[in-house]
Amino acid sequence: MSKCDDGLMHIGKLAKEAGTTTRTVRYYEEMGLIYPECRSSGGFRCYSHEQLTRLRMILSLKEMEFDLEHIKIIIDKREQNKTAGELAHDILEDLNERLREVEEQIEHYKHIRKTLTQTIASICACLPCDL
Amino acid sequence: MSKCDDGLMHIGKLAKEAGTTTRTVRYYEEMGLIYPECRSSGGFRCYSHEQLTRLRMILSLKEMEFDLEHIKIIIDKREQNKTAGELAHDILEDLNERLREVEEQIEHYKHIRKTLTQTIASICACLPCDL
DNA sequence: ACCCAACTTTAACGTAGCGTCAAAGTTTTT
DNA sequence: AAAAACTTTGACGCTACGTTAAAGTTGGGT
Repeated sequence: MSKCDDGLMHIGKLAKEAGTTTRTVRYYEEMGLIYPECRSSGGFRCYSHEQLTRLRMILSLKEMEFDLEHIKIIIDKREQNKTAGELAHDILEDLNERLREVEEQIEHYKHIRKTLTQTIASICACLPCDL
Repeated sequence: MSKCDDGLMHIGKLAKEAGTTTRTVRYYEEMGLIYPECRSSGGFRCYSHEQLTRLRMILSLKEMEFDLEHIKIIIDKREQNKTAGELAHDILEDLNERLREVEEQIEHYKHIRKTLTQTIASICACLPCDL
């Protein structure tokens, strides 16, 4: 029988279940994104399934490349007294803004691609034979 | 008559001409990318037009988002004993590799865009009315 | 010759998001 | 009880500079 029973898990299991590392979980805690439900008598962090769900949400947002500060703002909204409609509306705004940023990134890299292909072309043009 | 004559310039002018900052120039020196031709009696860095050209090259490569370590490798090749053909060939390889990376970035952000639009769509679908 | 503004010097901390030790303690397995 | 496996806090490392800070230099005007 573990000291961390009742479906509670230590940080290693939590991280593995969510597909990340213990270092990341601790860093998120440092940033105020997630906390253990309790500590074992020896000081180990114990997490419930709720925290796992929360961690997975954070990681989903990170896949969309929100920065942690922004992720904190977004998930904090869930804890605030809002109606489902308000919440959905707020989050839609965040997602749409991020969408615009991502589209800018795409354009940005397309611009770089253009510069690169032009540079490559002009160097090729200077080459005497076709090496 | 300045102590830094003969078309030599101090770091501020160099940076401004190249469209960057003195901090950046000093950092590049720290990284081994560029050095002043000499120092004034008081210790000021003095640069010639050659260095300006070199700095502009570095900045061009940075626009293509090569990292500094890679830029160092590329511009160091120019100082090595290579024929023009070899040099062009080598640089073309670097540019092509970077081009592939940039195309990966484009795909990467397109993937994120897809995730975002899908998430947005599914949230919209859950909304009762059209707020 | 002296002053002052504008410039430069080195040094050092701060940024984001962890990775990667290290040394010491805890939990679990044998 | 010993050993293996896990966890703890703490701290430095990474990229490419931005941003002070304190002190020295330069160049021009008077």
